[in-house]
Amino acid sequence: MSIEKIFGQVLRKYRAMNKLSQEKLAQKCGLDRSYISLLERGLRQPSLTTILLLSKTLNTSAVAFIHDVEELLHENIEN
Amino acid sequence: MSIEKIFGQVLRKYRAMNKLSQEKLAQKCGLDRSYISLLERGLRQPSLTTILLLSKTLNTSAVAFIHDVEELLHENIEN
DNA sequence: CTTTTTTGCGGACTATAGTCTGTAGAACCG
DNA sequence: CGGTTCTACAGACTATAGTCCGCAAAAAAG
Repeated sequence: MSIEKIFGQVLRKYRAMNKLSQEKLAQKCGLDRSYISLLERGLRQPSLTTILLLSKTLNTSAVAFIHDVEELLHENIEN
Repeated sequence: MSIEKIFGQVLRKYRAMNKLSQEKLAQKCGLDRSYISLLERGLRQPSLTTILLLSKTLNTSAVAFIHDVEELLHENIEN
């Protein structure tokens, strides 16, 4: 599983925990709705500021976010 | 202080801990030396895969890396 | 001081992050 | 069933991540 897809899964999880639609999340953090969709489907990877922005908007820390990403990454043998 | 500058400081810190020159780090992780320089000076921000790549090459985790970034970020009041 | 290593910085370039607009279909609700 | 909300997806676009080359200056070493 690629880094992009893993990040997408984690993003989708946190968005669900906040009970937000892609649209709502987009307007809450100032990103584009279609871009959120691309991220969740693993077709784009975020920059550092986007990671910080999303984690803050989803009421968590970037550390928690990245922790989940690394965890899934290590489960899937490949780095 | 901007996110870019903060990341640059953290990168430089971990590179120093590993006693690597920008050149050595660049060839070790497959990035360009001038790009490492741009990152450390806060003139570029990395993508998620670059963060994972750099932290792995510098014998740490992305979580530790991001933890340091968020810590410095919160010290400087602004988000 | 001289040599060597390291870093800053320039310009030009390619790849990709992120935007904008719109449409079709899936999923939920009356 | 019809209306509403949500998501996938497409194309075209702008901004920026990341590369490549080379050179000058700073810093470290001898």
